[in-house]
Amino acid sequence: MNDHSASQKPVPDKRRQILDAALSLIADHGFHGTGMAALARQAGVPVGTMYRYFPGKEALIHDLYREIKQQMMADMLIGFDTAQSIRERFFTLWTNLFNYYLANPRSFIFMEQYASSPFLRELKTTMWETTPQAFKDFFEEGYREQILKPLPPDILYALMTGPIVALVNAHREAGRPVTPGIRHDVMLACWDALKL
Amino acid sequence: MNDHSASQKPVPDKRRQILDAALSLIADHGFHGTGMAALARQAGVPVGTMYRYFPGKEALIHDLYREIKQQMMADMLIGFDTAQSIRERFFTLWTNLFNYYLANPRSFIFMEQYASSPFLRELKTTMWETTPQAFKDFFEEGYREQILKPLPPDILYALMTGPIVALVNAHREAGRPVTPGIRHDVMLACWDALKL
DNA sequence: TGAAGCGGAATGATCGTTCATTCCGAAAAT
DNA sequence: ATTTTCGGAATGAACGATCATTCCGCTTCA
Repeated sequence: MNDHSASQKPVPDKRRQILDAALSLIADHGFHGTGMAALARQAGVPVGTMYRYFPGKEALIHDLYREIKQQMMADMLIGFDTAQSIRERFFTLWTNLFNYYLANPRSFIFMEQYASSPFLRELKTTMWETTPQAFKDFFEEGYREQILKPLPPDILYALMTGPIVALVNAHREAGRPVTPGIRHDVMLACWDALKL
Repeated sequence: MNDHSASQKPVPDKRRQILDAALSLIADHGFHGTGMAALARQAGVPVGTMYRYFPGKEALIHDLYREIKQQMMADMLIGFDTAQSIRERFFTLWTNLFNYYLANPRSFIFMEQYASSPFLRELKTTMWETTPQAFKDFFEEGYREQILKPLPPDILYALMTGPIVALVNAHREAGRPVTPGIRHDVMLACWDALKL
């Protein structure tokens, strides 16, 4: 074995393969359209093995959700700088989220399904409740400085993200790409909705 | 049978019972969480009978979708008057849609699930494509009169409805009611997003 | 009495999950 | 150094439950 970087465990990324396969299959066929057998086949692991990495199907889906949400929030904060103006920071957040959805369509589809599925309602928390503190601080600062409308932060969040989701959805279904011009116009329109 | 208006088919409203039961169960447990057996029990009809009214489960769901969408569009156009200003007509459409979602939470949940489900992707059309002509005329008129932003009508539609969906979702999940004050503020914010 | 349609048990497929068994590398023993 | 023992990870056939759908005995009306 010429793997000089072998660190601790022999099998490193079966968990990764399973989660990747799950994202792919679920985006294409839905939660219930994805059986554990098909999932195992796609991941290249035997059925029983999956139960060594996850307690069951539901837990697997919840883990996948947490992972994607974390990545999404991290991507959203790329280049976010509290030294910038509220307006500039808004543009950063908005563009990052939009780009994330466009670059990760399967994640987008998965999150939409997860959000609207009563399948596992009990464990769910709203997207807003699990949002990093940076977001809440951002909205509150904008409110204090009288730049953003004096609305609750989760309302501002809805005004900011709602059109993104609707837009990506519409254009994903219609198959028409979102041009940079349209993207910029919609971002400005969202800013008009938020700003005083 | 004293039903003198029986036109073509013998049984009048078993179809209604089935569709109502389907809406109720699907909103609570999802497409796949709703078995045909449970559906029959809730509707008060035997299993086999449902197959006399619908070719199968998928067709049933599609019919339910078409019915709800039709009702939703009809409700949205209540009080819509082309004699009013663009701004007034926007308020009418926005408020009607919001009220529809609040008054019919199960329909809202169903539509959200349907929209984000790959379950029956092939037959689906975007909400916008099946929107009444009145909507398109409205947006185009607003554009011609330089009151609305010069964006494609489906983009304006996304800007108008996106925050509604996000808001209803957030408050449905959080259990907090949407106050009339908030509703009004969000409507004005959406108007800011659309208007020039 | 004959035809029509209702009803629910039966059906085969598929679901998520389990568990007895195999496998393999390291520790122990010689 | 070589063999034996051993423990946990890997595996997939088997399982009971449940799925959507079918089909035929039975009721119901003409």
